[in-house]
Amino acid sequence: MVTITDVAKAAGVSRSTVSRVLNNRPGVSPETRKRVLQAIEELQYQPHFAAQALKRQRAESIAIIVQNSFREKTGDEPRGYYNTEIVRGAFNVCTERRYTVTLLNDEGTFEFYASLFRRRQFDGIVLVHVDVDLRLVEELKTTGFPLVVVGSVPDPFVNSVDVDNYGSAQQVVRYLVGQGHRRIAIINGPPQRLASRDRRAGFRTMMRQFGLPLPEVYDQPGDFSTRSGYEAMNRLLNVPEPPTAVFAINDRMAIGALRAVHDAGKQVPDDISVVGFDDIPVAQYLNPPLTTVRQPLYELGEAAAHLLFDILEGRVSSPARVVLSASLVERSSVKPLATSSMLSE
Amino acid sequence: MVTITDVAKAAGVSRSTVSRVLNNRPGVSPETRKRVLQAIEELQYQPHFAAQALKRQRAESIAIIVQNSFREKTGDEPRGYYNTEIVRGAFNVCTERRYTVTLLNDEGTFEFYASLFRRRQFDGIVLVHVDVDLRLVEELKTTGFPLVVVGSVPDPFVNSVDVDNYGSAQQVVRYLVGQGHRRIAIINGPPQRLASRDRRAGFRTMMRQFGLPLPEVYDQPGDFSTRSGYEAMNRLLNVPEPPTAVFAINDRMAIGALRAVHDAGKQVPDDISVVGFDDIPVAQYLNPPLTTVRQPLYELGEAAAHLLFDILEGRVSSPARVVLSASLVERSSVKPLATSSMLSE
DNA sequence: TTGTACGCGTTATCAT
DNA sequence: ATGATAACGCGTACAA
Repeated sequence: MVTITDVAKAAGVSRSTVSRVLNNRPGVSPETRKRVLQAIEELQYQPHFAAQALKRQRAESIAIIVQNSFREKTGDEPRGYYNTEIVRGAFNVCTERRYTVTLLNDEGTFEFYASLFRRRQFDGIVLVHVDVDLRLVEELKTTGFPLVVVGSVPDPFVNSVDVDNYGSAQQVVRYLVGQGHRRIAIINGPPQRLASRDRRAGFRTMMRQFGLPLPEVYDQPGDFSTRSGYEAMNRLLNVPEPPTAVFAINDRMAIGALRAVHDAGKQVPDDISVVGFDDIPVAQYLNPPLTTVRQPLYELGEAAAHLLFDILEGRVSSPARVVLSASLVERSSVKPLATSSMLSE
Repeated sequence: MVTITDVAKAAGVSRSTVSRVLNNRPGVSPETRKRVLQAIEELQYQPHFAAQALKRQRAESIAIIVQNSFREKTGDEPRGYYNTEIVRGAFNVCTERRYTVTLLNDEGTFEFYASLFRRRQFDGIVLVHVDVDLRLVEELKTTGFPLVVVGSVPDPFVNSVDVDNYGSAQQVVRYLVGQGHRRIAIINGPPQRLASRDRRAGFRTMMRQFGLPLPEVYDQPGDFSTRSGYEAMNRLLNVPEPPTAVFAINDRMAIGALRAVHDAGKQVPDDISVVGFDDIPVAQYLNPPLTTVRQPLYELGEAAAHLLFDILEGRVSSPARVVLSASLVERSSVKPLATSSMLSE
């Protein structure tokens, strides 16, 4: 294999000079630099990564942990989509910096992760927390690995990158009210998930700010599955005074809700409006195309990688929390109400 | 960070002795070994991976290239499933040997892959070739990377691990004939794919061995998509003398075929039998549950990793080709024909 | 059985 | 502007 010494010989200089050229450091005359570059090109030289890592005390490599990436999923959880978009974002940022990215699944033991750290195999970890067991987060924290979590973690001492669930839910209410709706219901996610709680809280705060009612029957439980959305919507349709708009806090439940309305012989948005959350790929192909909140997945991945680099390079002090805002994507599942002057009522 | 020297000090021995213990080499007294192990345990020592890689001249890490792992797919290609199963198999074998696995996508340039090799970042590559561009295989070959391809590659000089497409297709014919079928049609895949050609060839050879007819209308083109299976089956249903059984050389086309039969107001398997290939997860939930050939995806991944290690460690000389046999999974989409004594006719 | 010394390929420090 | 040298942490040939 070709080493820096071979290049030095070919260019008639010392190894130090070659190294200087490689890392574009000053102190090399233009002519020598040129000769060295030519030798590098001719010999197709590339520095040995292990030698660099040893010398620099950096692996120039990070790991991304995604949930169950290697295991077949049951149910309708399209986790793959979330993961790939986030990974892609982080991957591109890392590649730009010539960092290597290794995908790990979330099934490793504490010992496994700890040993990766002690072996200096990776400089840091990005954990994609869709609904990863929170214990994993805590374990990882104790390994000492520089860690960034993508998603909502209650622990304020871990670095995280998250979408603004609270604010986005508020935005949904503002939008629906702007369209003339007053009787707005919500289909919630699992309460143990922080993201669920935040979306619900944002919704309720804004509803209160508008002075709108929050009857208990309008506050439906759900578990993020299509089925639970279907069932929740069925319950809502049977309420004496049904809502005119329903906010399902994820798209899969919104899909279930759409189906329930259809099965009840009614129309979305004519009889009832529906808003989702996520903007999963099929959202635009639904009937009707779903108005929803777009999660900036790719950008979350990018932000996670940036935050990790900031931490590694001391530009930011842990714990840090980055929140990305989401945007409402208006499609056709919400109908403006004629009496839109409700605000002045 | 804790190094081998720290351990040596703690145990009151030299670094060489610690190293010997680490790599379980002979020449260490039981008591010393014990002391050393204890020190390792106490200090939570793990060898520095870069130092080891540099010394051993091995990265102890391999890369797996899968197609478009980071990009959303269009159409109904469930590539993710193939990939994850194969990756899982390879991953587990590698982890057992304490090798690290890095996932790469197939969008890298030649220069990118070549540089990984020159930097000694990975010891070898497994390329999951579902329908990867064959040029990538050729490019990778010229980088000098030890390479194993999972799938059917025409180039006899690349190491590969593949399912026995030819033999499996023969098995299907044998099975159908055993069930009393004589008029058997095939729905093919894209002819540029070696796997398609092999399955078709196996089918035809065995049909000829049984002395069964191979009319041209029984030899339908397809492109592996559900839609093409639907269309092919429609054509077959309109033949003056339709087949009693149809072999779709992948499951998605079989699904299309099932649907076509249903839409024509007929029944599978009462009016016509259908056999698929792959055993994708939904196959068992179809109506009727699909009789199909199970591709040993997980085992293919394992075999690929094993082959790669065999090559790296000189136990096998390139080019090597490993063929795994597939098994027929009998479910309910094939009906035994009453006149099953055809063999003695 | 155990220890000493060198080298893997690179980079940083110190001379020149 | 350039070169000699040491050091990163580990493994191994050789000496003791």
